[in-house]
Amino acid sequence: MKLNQSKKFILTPKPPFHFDGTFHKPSHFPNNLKLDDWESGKYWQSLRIGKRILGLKIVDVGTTAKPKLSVSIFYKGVLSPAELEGIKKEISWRFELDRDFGEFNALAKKDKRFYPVFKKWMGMRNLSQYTLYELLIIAVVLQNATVRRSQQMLDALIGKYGTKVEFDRRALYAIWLPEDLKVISEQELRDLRIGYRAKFIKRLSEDFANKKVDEVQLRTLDKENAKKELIKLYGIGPESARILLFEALHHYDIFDHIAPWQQKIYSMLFYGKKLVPTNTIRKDILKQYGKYSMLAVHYIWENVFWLRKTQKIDWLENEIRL
DNA sequence: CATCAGGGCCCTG
DNA sequence: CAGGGCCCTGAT
Repeated sequence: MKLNQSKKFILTPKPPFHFDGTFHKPSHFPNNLKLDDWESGKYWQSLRIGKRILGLKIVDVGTTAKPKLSVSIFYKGVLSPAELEGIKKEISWRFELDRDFGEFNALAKKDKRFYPVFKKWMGMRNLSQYTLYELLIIAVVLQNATVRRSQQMLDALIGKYGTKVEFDRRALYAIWLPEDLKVISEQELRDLRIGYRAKFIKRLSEDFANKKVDEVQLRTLDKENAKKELIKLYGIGPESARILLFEALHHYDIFDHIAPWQQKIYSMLFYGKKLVPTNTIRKDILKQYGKYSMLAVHYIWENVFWLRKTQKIDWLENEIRL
């Protein structure tokens, strides 16, 4: 699909805003059929708005203190002014352009140990690029699999059911719509070597297609209720719910579930030890960062993955199972 | 060659 | 609430 039309506008995030920290997460391992792309100061992704596939390009034209984003929307056919307004709102929601980080930054300032890290990434948002359905698919392929296998599964799915979109001289992919899988059998999904996850994806797609899940309404719920709703989804347990609560619904006061592989990394990051009990980690983090626990951990976590891009971190390499 | 755990979750007892 | 089973893959 070639998106040969475009409209451009400016958005001004609430300062501070950290462009590269927000639009590139080195801890996320990219698959081959890319959904998004980044280089310093520039970001591209396919964008699902309703049933429509658009191209999104965001260019940094401001500073951390005076942020300014030049946003281009690529499309085919016509794009009404009302639609464009909706898109602006959606972008603001997803990338939390209007969120006030004052309280969090004040908290960070009092943190003797990690203040340099918080300062370096001040204004960084968590990245919520996808619709709830798209992120669910990603969460499901992450389950009980190493990085490489997750990549394989996602590539297989996108290759078969995704859409290639071309805009701004780039080719990216967009994930299918839930109803697209109506005619696809579980066996057909299994043939992509995604194993028992085929059942999850099949049922999740049905539930979304049948409007049993309302993303807009989920965004209005408080953390506990949102979590309760997410866990009800077939194939979604505590860890997948945690990902969704943080990345899709922007809840920061979540730090109850710690997976074994995360425990190992947290142990080194926060204690310099091989393995600290999860209860200790949980208690210490909550005491230090309270309702911003997940966000604070996100800063420290991404920071070490940024470091990994330029230097070898032996202990981390051992914990990242490719 | 086999065995096994892994960026979890469902189901059963 | 504990524990077995699940699809596949790469590691051992």
